[in-house]
Amino acid sequence: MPALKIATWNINSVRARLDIVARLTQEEAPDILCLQETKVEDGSFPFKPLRALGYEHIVIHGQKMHHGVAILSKVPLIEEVRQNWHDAPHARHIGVRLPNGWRLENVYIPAGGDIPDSAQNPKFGEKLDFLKRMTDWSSALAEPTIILGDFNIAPLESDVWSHKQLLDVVSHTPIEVAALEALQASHNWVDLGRRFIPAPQRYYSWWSYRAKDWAASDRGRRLDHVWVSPSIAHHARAHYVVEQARGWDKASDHVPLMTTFNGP
DNA sequence: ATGGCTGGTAGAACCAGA
Repeated sequence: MPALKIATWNINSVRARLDIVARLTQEEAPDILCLQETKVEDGSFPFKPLRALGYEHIVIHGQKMHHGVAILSKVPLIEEVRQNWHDAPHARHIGVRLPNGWRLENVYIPAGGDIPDSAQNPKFGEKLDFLKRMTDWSSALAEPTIILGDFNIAPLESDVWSHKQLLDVVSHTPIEVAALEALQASHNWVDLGRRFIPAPQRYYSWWSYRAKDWAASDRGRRLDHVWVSPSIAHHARAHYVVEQARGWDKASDHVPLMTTFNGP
């Protein structure tokens, strides 16, 4: 199998981002593009303009208004699976098998609301419950797998612009980091982001819309991740952040992560 | 100065994101 270039990107509405999705595919030419927060129910998904970009194989798991994930691919996608790790029926996962036999799992973990306390903020508990169910699922995995997406947790000190100021901010609290570490340990997942851009190097994938100048203030967080099974980690050839996409017209608040694999 | 914005949907002095 030839090299495979895979992008992951939380695009904050697929219909609002068709122009910059086209731009990414022109500039980076991923073979596979995994999207999160498509914010569209399946019957209204914009298949036509995305197929026109060369992505003939598309699988989606969407719902009205919120969440939603999709995989756009130039190579065939087989054995589509939709998991739900949330209490409510949320469209936050879609997985497929790639032609080389690997699984590819595209996930959008809940943000978790504002207050990092399950008693005051049910969304925080739902996020932790989601991670627990994912961990149970992950513990039973036996196949070579790529798992990626918006995990909504920045685990390392160098994954955020200020470790001290974000310790009690949802996405960087110790309890979430511990839950993410348990998930990672359940399959010995290899964090490709930090294999290619080792800590303590700066590595962000998200910047708030509310900053006056996102690049000047640079208050970023690494919320998006690409993990792989240990057995296939040696196939990863490159991984980088398309940071300039945060400055494109009508940008998402997340930027794409690109990972290239050699064939097995 | 971590909400200062943004998108979807309703038709809001809305909700959600993180």
